[in-house]
Amino acid sequence: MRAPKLARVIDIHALKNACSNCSLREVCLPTGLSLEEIEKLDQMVYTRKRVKRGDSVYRSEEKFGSLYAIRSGFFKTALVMEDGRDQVTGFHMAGDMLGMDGIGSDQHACNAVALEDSEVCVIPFGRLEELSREIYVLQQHFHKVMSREIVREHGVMLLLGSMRAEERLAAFLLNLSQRFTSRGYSASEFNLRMTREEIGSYLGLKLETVSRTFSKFQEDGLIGVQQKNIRILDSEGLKRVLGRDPG
Amino acid sequence: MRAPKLARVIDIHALKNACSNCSLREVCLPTGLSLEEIEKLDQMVYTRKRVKRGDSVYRSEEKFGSLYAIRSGFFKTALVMEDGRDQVTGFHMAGDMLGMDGIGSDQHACNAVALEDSEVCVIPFGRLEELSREIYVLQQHFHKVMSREIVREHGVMLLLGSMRAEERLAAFLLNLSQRFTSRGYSASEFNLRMTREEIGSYLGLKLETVSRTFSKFQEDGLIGVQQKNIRILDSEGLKRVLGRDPG
DNA sequence: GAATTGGTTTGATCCACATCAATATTCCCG
DNA sequence: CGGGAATATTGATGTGGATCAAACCAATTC
Repeated sequence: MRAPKLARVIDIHALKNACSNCSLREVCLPTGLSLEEIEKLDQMVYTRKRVKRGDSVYRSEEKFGSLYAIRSGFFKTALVMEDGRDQVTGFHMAGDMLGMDGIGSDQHACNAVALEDSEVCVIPFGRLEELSREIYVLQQHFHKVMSREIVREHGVMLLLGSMRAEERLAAFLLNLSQRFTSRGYSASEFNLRMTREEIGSYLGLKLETVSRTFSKFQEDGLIGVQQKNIRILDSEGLKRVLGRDPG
Repeated sequence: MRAPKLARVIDIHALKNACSNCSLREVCLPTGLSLEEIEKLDQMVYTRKRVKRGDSVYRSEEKFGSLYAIRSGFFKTALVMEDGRDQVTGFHMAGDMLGMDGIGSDQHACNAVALEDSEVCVIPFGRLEELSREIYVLQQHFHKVMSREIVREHGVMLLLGSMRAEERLAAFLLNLSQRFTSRGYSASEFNLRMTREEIGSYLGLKLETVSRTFSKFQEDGLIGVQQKNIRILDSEGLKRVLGRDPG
């Protein structure tokens, strides 16, 4: 009596909603969970949300309640100063986690905006805390995810504080390429989802400088650029740009 | 038979080691713990470590094992690039937590160097995870601490990416002042523990620019500077520097 | 208290990137 | 499919902060 019913429930989940059936499981969840534990997770993530290009998952100062695992699409997170200047703090793709900035003060500290039509899994934070008290590997995984975000930001600080324009852009391209690769996409060709201005904001440069530096890299045979389409022709060359002195 | 013995044990702890007896309890631990729970914490933090000025609590690439709560003193955390350039990623004082960068990859991602003779409480991370599975408010508190670190770094990214030199330094001074205040020290007068070069590294400026900008603020009557001694004379003025346009 | 060392201040000059401006390309939406 | 708004590229010029250089100051040490 019970078994088939349970099976049925899992099936429905599997079709539309389940972590157990998600291709991103390795990116976004710990490995080595038991079946029983994965079922618990499926119950934790009970909502998906579509976010249209230009819309936000959350906005600064909004009450914090959930984290968001990106299921598909592409996002930027950004701070806005009173005077309107804004600073892009990160670009985020499938498998990344959004919203951890909100935990500390119970309200979000930045805007998370979709740069293309996207989909996120809503993870009520209370449930996550609850489950991570029960499932050790989940707790561990979550702590690692937060820690990696801290380390990522360290890297951005290094970039903003100590690198020149060409180094920043080279680091940016190599980072993007690496992240696409680890998600099974081409390392050498991809489409940028963000504008030159957004790249500039992230890298602490003006959009003109971003554009010029792209052109320079193209002249030097390091990349091919065609608006948003980027081909990496010489990734070793890009690595050499990074961390070599001015000359 | 048991009670006095226990009392004795706690006493010894209380004298030299215990969270239960620590003046920083509100900064570094959650409030609202039961006596029993605080005792558990006392057992978690079973080592203190003195760190002499110039020494490190941990270094980049070192195996991660513990977090460190600063009991007294002052630290910087910094990344070093292969070519020697380095980037200070933060300044840390009593009550702050060090080492969270190490969780994600099981090895530390920066150096944590004492800028004056200091003392830290060593928190074995495994024990912390264990306890935070048992004590809900501890779990919650720890997550908030990590999240706040993320938000702090967002702020630094904003500073490095979108502010001019004067704004950066004003933001830096106001932030320091605010943190001293919240620890019961004077908001208007304090001694810098770091050199101009370290401030510059943190703010993405050269030491000469830091020095010049201090002098400029002094001329403008905003602050008094005498080497490492800073007096804030017009904090409203400093706030006005922050976020006003170039002119 | 002279000498050494590490840090700070200040001045003169330079340059990487910003700013201003004009044109070109692509994206949409009716 | 056409016209208008975003977005990108490229050029000319300006400037904030870097760089180079020289005192200056404070704290040790002998």
